[in-house]
This record gives sequence, structure tokens and C-alpha cells, in this order.
Amino acid sequence: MEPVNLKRLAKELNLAISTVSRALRDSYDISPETKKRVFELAQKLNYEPNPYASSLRKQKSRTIAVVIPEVANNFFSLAINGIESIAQEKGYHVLIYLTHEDYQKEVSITRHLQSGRVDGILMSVSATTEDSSHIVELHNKGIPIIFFDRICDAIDTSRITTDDYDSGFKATEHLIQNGCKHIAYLSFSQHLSITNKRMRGYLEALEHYDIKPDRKLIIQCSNDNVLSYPVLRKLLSGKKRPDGIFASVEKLAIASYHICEELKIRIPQDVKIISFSNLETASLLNPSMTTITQPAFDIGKKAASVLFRMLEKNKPGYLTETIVLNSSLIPRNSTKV
Amino acid sequence: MEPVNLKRLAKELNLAISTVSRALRDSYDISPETKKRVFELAQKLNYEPNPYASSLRKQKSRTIAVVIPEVANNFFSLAINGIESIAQEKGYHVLIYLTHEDYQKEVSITRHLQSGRVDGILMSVSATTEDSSHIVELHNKGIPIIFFDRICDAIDTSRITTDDYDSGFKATEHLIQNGCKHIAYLSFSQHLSITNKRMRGYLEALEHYDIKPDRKLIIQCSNDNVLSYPVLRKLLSGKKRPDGIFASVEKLAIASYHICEELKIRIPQDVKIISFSNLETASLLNPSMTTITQPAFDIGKKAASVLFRMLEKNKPGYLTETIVLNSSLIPRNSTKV
DNA sequence: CTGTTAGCGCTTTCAG
DNA sequence: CTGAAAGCGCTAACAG
Repeated sequence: MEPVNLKRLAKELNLAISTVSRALRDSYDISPETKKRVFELAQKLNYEPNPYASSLRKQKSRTIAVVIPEVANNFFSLAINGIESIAQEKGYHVLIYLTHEDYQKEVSITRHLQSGRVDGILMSVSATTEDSSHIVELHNKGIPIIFFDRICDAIDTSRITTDDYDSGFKATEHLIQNGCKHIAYLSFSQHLSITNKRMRGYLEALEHYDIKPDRKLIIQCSNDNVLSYPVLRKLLSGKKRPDGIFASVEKLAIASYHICEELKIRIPQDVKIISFSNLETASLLNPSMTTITQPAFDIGKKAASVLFRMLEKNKPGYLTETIVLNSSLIPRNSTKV
Repeated sequence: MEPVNLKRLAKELNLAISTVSRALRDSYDISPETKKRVFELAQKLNYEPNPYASSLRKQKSRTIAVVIPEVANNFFSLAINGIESIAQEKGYHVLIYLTHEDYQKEVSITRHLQSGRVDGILMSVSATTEDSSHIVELHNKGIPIIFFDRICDAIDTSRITTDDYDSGFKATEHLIQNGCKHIAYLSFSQHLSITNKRMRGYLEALEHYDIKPDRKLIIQCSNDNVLSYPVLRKLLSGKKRPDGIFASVEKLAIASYHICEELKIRIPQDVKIISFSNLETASLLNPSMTTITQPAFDIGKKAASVLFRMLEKNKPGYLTETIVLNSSLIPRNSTKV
């Protein structure tokens, strides 16, 4: 079976390849009737242009990469939905790369992306990334990068984030107003912008309400449950158990629930938990489960929009902007439909 | 800044382009020292081969497409994780396409994929897909397709599923053994293999325990909450309220919870709910929340493995196999770490 | 309005 | 062991 490409169409129509090409791209200087003939045959043979040939020629791939830590039960799923919906609308393709929170993987992915496979990159850095020279290198090659959520301060480019400091403050305040005195903060990584900003909000809220911060209540957890669980178990079974927990990420909130259940600690009577979370069920979990929910879908959409705008202006460093969207405290009992 | 491609390397090393190309691919017939020189310069200049040029030349892209309805809070997130992990291992790239449960989008995506952009496709069909001729067409072009979870019977290719009939039976049995007499089944779509098989399991379980099935308890829901919520509200506020609910997909379970909360129906006292779900928090929700959990990550991995094996054998229709993985009833209180 | 031609960067015969 | 040359399918000058 002969392949259906421009050559084939040209031959069958007795036209030059370039004419067919132009007709299909609806170029001004092709007669209506030629166009019609071309379109009809293309339709009939189900012609689809070879994207690699045209990418090679045009040095543009209409493809973007989304580089994220993971995609499971949370924020990133929704962000991908947002990104993909804009990409589809704009006729772009979306490549997914997961770092699995692993610095080495992030390095090898970013290295590969220097190949020109993509026109631009949407990225949320890994929790284990301390050195960002691999990203700098990529950025220096002139490939547009937009950060979302987990940003990288070392690189001057657009970022889409949420009001992490603010939400941290409000979350802590919420616990305080509900009577908590000993509030633990569960950090996810010391290198991440988000957890640090959230922590600052937490600390300022304590200060604002004249609560002395306790170093022992700032808990360093990680992505690895095998490490986090024992730490949380210790925290929650110790005699100086906190009466409130602010989990900086969803995963740690879930871990806390599991441990509380295991240790028969009642929520919210014994300990109240508040968390960043995009789980639809989270608000159903228990009466104390007010969550801080990031507009993940919108963040994805926004990030993609900013990137595409940049790509269309065709100016890599065009205008860096930092867009901050608002998270919201979602109380229980807020059925949406 | 001059681009760094084979030509550039060749020039700087005073070699032919083809020699450099072969050296980089570690071809047998290049002298060790030439190889060394080439590798070193490539390293120094940070050479990354242009993927589009090589895809064009080789007619292979080392890229696969994942075509799924959505990626949010559930099964598909984990499946993507599985797929991506294998892809990364094998050096493949992953394009994501979301149909948003929309037949038209699915058609246009599959049409585009005839372009040769990908070497193979992993697919879970949309809930609104009745006619699968667009997939047949794609398959006829010789592009390997593997279905996972939501399979399409009309196409003879490999499929990775779970034991839907069985799980449906067991889920229903579980409710019966917990005293339910009037069990509702929440279907997601009449066109989907999974919901139909799960329903068959449900019906057979009822029969096995001598419970007369009630047509009114088989509820057709959809992906659209705006439609599903009123239906569920009606079901749960009617005087013949079911004492058990088997939700065929996670989304409908969440909806049921919301409605129960809204109507002050106590779970599990008034109604017990069991659902297919991969939410980590699901088992925490309430005592009746035994979930049927599909090994989503493994399904993703398996599907990708089967596809890559096929691609490597280089024989599209090589050997179709249907792999059935087991879901498991996960009771409450099963903290994993 | 249409055709000719020269590549995009890479792989792969075929020669030597 | 290395080089020359053709060509994957498409686009974009440049001619006419």
C-alpha cells in the first residue's frame, strides 16, 4: 500500500508537491478550484501530514513538555487536565515526563529536552532538587520554560503560583481559632518554594496570635512514606502530642489520617488537621477537615496559556510575569452540585 | 551561536558526518579512538540528536500516545504513572491525549494519530463512544493499539483489564453479607465494557443469593454531575430508598457521599456504599467503605510492557493477548506502611 | 497562480 | 575503518 503523502497527492492530481502543500495550508495564491481538488483527494485518502517532516523543516514541533514530579490523586492530575485542554484548543501536543521526585531523573529529562523536541516547557521542580544548573542550562538554550506551583527562583521566567504564604497563614489561623495551641507543621521538603512559603505563613500566624513556635513541631517529612510514617507515628504517640496539624501537602495529610486511625486518635476531638489538598473526598473525611484547595485546573490552564502566548510572540524572554492565583479554604459541607 | 548537530561535530573533528553518526551509535566498524574523540566533543558541546530528523529518517518515533478520558483523582493518574515509568525505562516518550469523555474529541485524536506521530497507542475508550470505526481505521493502518481498562471489543488486539465481572459479584456479595436487601447499581455508561461487566456480576450475585433484581435500582448515571446528582438525589430521597449502593466508578461513589451528607443519610447505618475506587483516602471515609481497588499502576505498566514488546518484535498483529489482573476488596483499617 | 529547487538533521546503503 | 551521496516528507525561497 503506497503511503499517502504530498508526493502521492501531487502525482494523482498532476500537480507539483509545493502546490499541494500550499493548497492544504490554504495559501492565498492557489486557485479555489485547485484547492478544492486537493482537499477532496486529501480527504478521500485520509491524508495526515507527517509531523516530523514538518517539525524538522520548520524547527518547530507544536509540542510542549510537562515535567512534573508525579501524577497521582492530586494537584498535578488536575493541572494536566488544564494544560491539556488549552493545548488541544491551540493545536499543541503534550509530552509528559515524570521525575518521581528524583533529582537525577530531572537532570536527564531536562538534558534530553535540549534536543529541540519541544517548543516550550511547563515545569514543577522535584522535591529533591537543590541545584538548578540543569534548568539554567536549558533556559540558556533559549527554550521557553514556565514554572507552575513549585517554582525555581534561580531562573528568570514566568511563574504561576498560588498565594502560599497567605494560605499558610490562614490555615494556621483556622486551627488557632478552633482552639489549637500546639500546632505541628509537616514540611515536605526543605528545598521547595511552596513548603517554605507555607511555613513562613504558619510561623507568622503563630506569632500574630502570640503562640511561641516550637522547633519540635516543625516536622521534616519526605515523599517516601517509609520514612514519613515513623516520624509521624512518633509525633502523634509522644506525650507532647500536638492538638493541630497543618500538612503542607496532601500526601502528608493522608499519612496523618492513617496514623491517627492506627493510634486511635480521634479527629477532630484529639487533633485537628488542615491540609493542602485537591481530593474531592477530603472535605467528607471528618468535621475538622477544612482543606486549602489550590485551583489546580486553572493553574494548568494559565501556565499553558502564558507559554503559548510566549511561543506565538516568538520571543523567548518576552516578558516575565509572576501570576499568583488564590487558594481557598474549603470547609466541610460544600457539596458543589 | 552555531547549532550543535552532526555537521558541526564532523567539521570540528575533520570527519564525515556519517562517521560521527556511526561513532555515536557505537557502531562496530569505527575505531575506538575515533569514537573516543567523537564522544568527547559531543559531551563537551552537549550534543543532543534532533529527534525529528531521526524519526523522519527511520520512520519510528520512539513515542507512544496515551489516549484516555481524563486524568483526575483516580485510576488514570496511577495508570499514567505506570505507563510513564516503563516508557522512561525503555527510552520512549509519552504523549497524552484526553478525550474528556467526548466521542468527537476521540475521533479527532485518533484521526490525527494516523500521521505516524507515534509508534503505538495505549487507549481507554470514552464513555460516550458507541461506534468504534475510527479506532478500526487507525488499527487498519497498522498502528499497534493496546486497550486497557475500558476496552473495545470490536478490535482484535491485546487488552489489559481487571476481573470486572468477578469484582462486581464480590462487591455485591459484600453488601448482601452485610445485610443489604435493596442494592442499587450505579452505572456510568451503557456503552462501556467495564460497567456492563460489573453489572453482570451484580446481577448474578443477586440471583445467587435469591434476591430479585429490581429494574428501578439500576441507575444510569453519566460523567456529568449536573445530570447525575439529581438522579441520585431522587434515588436516595425516595421512599423506597436502597440500603446498599454499588457504584461502578469512583466518581459516582463520591457523588453518593455528597448526596447522603446533604440529605443527612447516615452511612453505613442507613445505606452502605461500596465502590470501585483508587482514592487513598476512600477507606478512611467511613466504616462501610470497603472499596474495590484496581491495580492501576500495574495495569499501566503491563499495558506499556505489552505494547513495547509488540513494537520491538516489529509485528503489529503479533499475538493478541488478553491479560486480566485482579482487583481487590480493600477493607477499612488497612494502613499500608 | 504554479513549478523548480534547496535544504531541515539524520541514517544508511554503497564504495573504497 | 571511513567517506560520499541519497533521501525520509515537508516548507519556502525564487522563478516564471
